[in-house]
Amino acid sequence: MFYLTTAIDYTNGAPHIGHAYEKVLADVIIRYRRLRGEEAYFLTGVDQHGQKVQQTADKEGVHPATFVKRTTKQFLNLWEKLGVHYDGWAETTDARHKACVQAILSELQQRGQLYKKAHSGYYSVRQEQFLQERDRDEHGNFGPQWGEVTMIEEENWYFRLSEHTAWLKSVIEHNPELITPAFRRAELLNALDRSAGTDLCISRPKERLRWGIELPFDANFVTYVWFDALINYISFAGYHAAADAGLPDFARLWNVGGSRCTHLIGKDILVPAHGIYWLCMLHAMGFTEAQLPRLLVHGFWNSKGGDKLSKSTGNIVDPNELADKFGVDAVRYYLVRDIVTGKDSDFDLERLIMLFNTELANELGNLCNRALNMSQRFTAGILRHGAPLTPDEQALQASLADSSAAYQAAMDECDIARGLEAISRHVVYCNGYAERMKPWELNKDPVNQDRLASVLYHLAESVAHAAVLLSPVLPDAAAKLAAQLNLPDLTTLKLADLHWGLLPDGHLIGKPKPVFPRIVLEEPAAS
RNA sequence: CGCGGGAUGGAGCAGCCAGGUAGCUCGUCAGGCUCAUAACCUGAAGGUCGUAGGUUCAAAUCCUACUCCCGCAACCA
Repeated sequence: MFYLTTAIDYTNGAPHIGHAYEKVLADVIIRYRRLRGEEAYFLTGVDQHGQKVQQTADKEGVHPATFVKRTTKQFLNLWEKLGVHYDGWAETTDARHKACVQAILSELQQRGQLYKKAHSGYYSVRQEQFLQERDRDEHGNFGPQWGEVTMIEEENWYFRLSEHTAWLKSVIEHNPELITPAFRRAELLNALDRSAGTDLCISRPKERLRWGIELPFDANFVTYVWFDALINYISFAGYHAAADAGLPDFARLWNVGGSRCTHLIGKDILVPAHGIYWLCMLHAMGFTEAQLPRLLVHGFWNSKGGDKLSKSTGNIVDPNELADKFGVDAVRYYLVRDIVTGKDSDFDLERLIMLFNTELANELGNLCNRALNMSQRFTAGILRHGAPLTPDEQALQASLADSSAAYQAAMDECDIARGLEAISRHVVYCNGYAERMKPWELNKDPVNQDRLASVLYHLAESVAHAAVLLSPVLPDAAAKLAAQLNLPDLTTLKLADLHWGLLPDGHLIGKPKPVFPRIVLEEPAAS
């Protein structure tokens, strides 16, 4: 079982391109694993508790529950629009999740993993947080953005994180596959050294924060939002759930057949939340080294100058608008095509349009269109295997085999961009093959009819393969290609089924119609 | 000395972990084709791989120092 989760998005505001990237990437990975023939489960959702939500809801004068319901709907709508198909949906206000979090807290409490301690420090009333030394300005003062700052003392509950960090460090050193890409692993090991000896505060007094899950053993506190949110990965997988809760069977999802659960997360929440807190929490709960999840860490889409895409810089690229304007195919394709998984990339609309027009419209779409059109015009839409193979056809089939192998190798490592490049390589090869074989010339003399049939067959068959390989990224477009080939079953094929000859001898193909209409921006009015 | 990433032809990137003729896309220039979504194909120009050293028969790739850019820095997701 391949169990994949994403970070659950914080419902403090509308989804932006970063949210869309992670979910589309996860969707592509899941669809690919299914294409490989694996059983797969995809969990995603939203994180609804915490101080920011409470603050924003208060500001708008609504109850936090009402507020998060509204924001959550925006996420649900976007995933629907972008064709992100998940199997499980996590909302941290779900009663089943609350019960699981509280059960875990009670267990940890009984095992002596939690303790209560007073903490004193500088506290900003306006920002509702304790300040650190690094929050001081160059003069050593707390700036006006913090408002009134006072020294206060407060009791809280702590998790004995420090008891687990040495174990965790050893585990990460001995299991390089736990963190991808590799350079993130080094970063995490460094952070572990620095965190040694520090425990984690896991509570907030209710007078400060009421929007959270109450500690089962101390009604004066709610749970720290991370401690709450991280548990979604197991609570919605059926951990500690009743059989009739409508949740999956945990034993069938988690680490089944030696396949670790994969957490797809952004680089911002590796350290400390996932890389330290979560893995230590699991250990405290009794999870073994072999039962730890794998962390797949992706990078960010930055705005063109390298500025982070965020509310504060006003550079939000609204994924809803993008999908409406350029189509879901173009958006999905761009989000996984123009970034190396793990690294950052600059978001560039011109490249979105260019990549769609070049690789999808001009190369693949046009290949499909010209192949089908020639078949319709020259052979009445009937595909025949034609003449014995010449070295040209053998070379084309070798190109397909190479590309398919490269595609699979790249996709296995979640390197979607490289996988798509591999498809493109064969498509380009086919366009060159058509140019050299000149089927429109062959058609002029009936003596060439077997040769012509063979050439057209090789083009159409290549489109069929490309459609299947492309299907994890663009499921709808793949279905359209299959429909034009008059072979709708194509979309049910697995990678292992992709042998030469998907299109039977004598197959009647459909009528060509552009699957990827070129994106043409209206020219600015001439002055 | 807080941590990490990046610097490769006009633009955007890959290659670096496991050293061995510098690769891709776009753009530019020239030509070809006409089945096709003004799409397709061929060829060309263009890079001393941030700087300075070092290791090596051989360095974009390994080591050291430096410069510039970006992100993160654990009780704000």
